[in-house]
Amino acid sequence: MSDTAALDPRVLVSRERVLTTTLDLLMETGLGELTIDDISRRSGVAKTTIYRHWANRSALVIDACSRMTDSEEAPPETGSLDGDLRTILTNIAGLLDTARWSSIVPSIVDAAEHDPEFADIHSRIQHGHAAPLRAALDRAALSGEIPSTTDRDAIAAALLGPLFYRRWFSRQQIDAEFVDLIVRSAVGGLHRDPPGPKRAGRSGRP
Amino acid sequence: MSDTAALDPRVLVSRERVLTTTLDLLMETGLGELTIDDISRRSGVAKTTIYRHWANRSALVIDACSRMTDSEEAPPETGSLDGDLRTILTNIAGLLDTARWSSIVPSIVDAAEHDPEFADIHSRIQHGHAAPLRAALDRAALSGEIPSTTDRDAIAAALLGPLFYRRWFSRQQIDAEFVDLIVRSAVGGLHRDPPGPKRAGRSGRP
DNA sequence: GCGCTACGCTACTGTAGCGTAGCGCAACTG
DNA sequence: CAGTTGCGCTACGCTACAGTAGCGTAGCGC
Repeated sequence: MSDTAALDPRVLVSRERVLTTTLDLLMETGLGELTIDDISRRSGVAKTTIYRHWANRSALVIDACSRMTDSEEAPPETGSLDGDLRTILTNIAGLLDTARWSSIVPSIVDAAEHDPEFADIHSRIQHGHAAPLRAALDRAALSGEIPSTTDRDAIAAALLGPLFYRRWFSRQQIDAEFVDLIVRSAVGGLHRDPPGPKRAGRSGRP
Repeated sequence: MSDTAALDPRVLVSRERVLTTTLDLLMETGLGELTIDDISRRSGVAKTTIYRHWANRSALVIDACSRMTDSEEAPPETGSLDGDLRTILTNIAGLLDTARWSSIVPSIVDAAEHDPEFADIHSRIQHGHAAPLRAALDRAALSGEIPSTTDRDAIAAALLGPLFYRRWFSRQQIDAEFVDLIVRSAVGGLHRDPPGPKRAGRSGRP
């Protein structure tokens, strides 16, 4: 948001070393155990130097977390909604298995529960993941493949939710068959019971 | 697991006060900010007394979190799978809105990522929520309402995942229509494309 | 009423982590 | 080749928190 004219390579190197180390430690130990002293030790950048670049611990953490969203990839276009969704979900499943952020996200979700600044970051990351999905659904709506009245937020939840659930809650493998089932379910739900007369009573609490 | 003969009411009162205060603070501030001093101040129980009952901070937190699973309710039996699922999900949606644990779970998920003891707790809570779902699905399998070859873990993920997603990720309202959509999708997925010949290639990374 | 047990209180030790100050050196800029 | 700027280092001050010790008291069971 501000990378103006700071050309001195020494600055760039220090910043980079500190930020990547921060994410590494965040992944290994979590937000609660993260300390500036550890970052300094591990990165080889002196603590004083860290404080020359960031006002306090919180600013550094927020800066580091914010950079996680920058690595967005171009959404695919396979020609059919099914194909698009399967590609996108398979991609996310891969990230959940390997990428750094999948270990860090829980810390952010937790922090977001109590701290509005982290709530912002969380929301940005969130939108980042949902974006390709939204794009694919929008395309399908335009082409008439799905009704334009479809609640696309709900569909996105029906697609991403199960993946996240497996990674952070039930901790089970996500394989191709699972992705397959999820896509079939979510998309299938659109073609039955279109938004006609409302279903019987059952209001409950929600 | 151990409530043997500790009859002295003073002990029970102290324990109770400390445990509920711990959960309250956990909800308000999160696991990272939780301190024994705060618990002592808020509960009115002296810090020394707390350490008479729990060996250290960690033991107390784990004890408190473990008690969250005790409040299980009897699963409903409406007669149809659809009805059962809708009831169960509506119930969980209500809890996500109001109950204490919905603010605490993120801390536990985060801790579980790095600490095996919390991973245990998390897994127990997890099973607690999935249990009524599993029961309903098992019943449906027995009665022939769904194929007995169904992957019930996957269906559970398809049902719970979207709810959790809305609470902790997209932070959107969970209303009756959403529950409706999720149930229709997940159950609908069963009636199409039964486990016959495997779908074409597409192995991806997972 | 009497012994026992749990409790509250004050005071304390030890440590970890945040953030700062000042010096001398090395690297970049022009 | 100067002047400047960023850096590493050592040494701090400060606060918050974990966990303990010992004393006097109040509630409990009998």
